[in-house]
Amino acid sequence: MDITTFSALAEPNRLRIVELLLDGPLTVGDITDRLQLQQPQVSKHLRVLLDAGLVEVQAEANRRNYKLRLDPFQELDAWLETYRTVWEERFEALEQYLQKLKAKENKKN
Amino acid sequence: MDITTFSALAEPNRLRIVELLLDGPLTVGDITDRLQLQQPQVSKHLRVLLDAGLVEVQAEANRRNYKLRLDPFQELDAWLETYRTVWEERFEALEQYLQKLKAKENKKN
DNA sequence: AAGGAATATTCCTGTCAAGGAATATTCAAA
DNA sequence: TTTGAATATTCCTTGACAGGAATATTCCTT
Repeated sequence: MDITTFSALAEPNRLRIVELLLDGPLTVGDITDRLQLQQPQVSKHLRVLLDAGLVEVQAEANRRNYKLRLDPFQELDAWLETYRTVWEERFEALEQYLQKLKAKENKKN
Repeated sequence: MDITTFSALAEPNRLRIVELLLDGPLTVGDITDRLQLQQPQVSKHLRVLLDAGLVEVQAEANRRNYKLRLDPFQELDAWLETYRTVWEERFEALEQYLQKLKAKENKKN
């Protein structure tokens, strides 16, 4: 798992930017308006997201369109797979326990 | 999505600790040995993980057993759901495009 | 009660990241 | 070619965080 994904998302404003981009590409000005931030800070955050591979840019004249890249999220998803396995194991263990408990109850009655 | 999960996982050694705990509870000494770190640093990282709710402790005499908590990972998984939706949409769009391309090819022949 | 093992905390220092302010760059339009 | 809009970069300061070293705490054993 690539750590830089986590560090990039660990900053509140950057996470907000990512969530915004979920609905489609946005320009720096768009993000500045919606998040009520200073333009330079937005640019800086976008730079970090860019370096982390979380977004990509497409220049169009004066503007720059920032778009979400899904690869890192897919990597994250794949990484989580192991953890999913673990909690499913635990869930099954719990189920079995409840089954036994139920069986014991039936015997008592 | 709780940011502290990301910040906690954004540190290499902490991520390694988490991966270790995937195989079951471990003691501070265990982790210290396996990761070749200084014991105080391990304790400090565990403290961060504890505060972030990624692990839980169970004291047993001198030792302390650290165990992975799955809730934050489940939260992460749920958060990713939205992104999964997006990439599935894109995949379907790609499929439809290929279908049309194929249809056009057939017409040509 | 004393000593020692396991763990946590504190203090210090260096590094890094974030915001603010100012400035540089790039491009379109007149 | 000058002006203005959109964006990026730089410099500065401040706060957070990681590692190292030392020390405190807790509990078992003798």
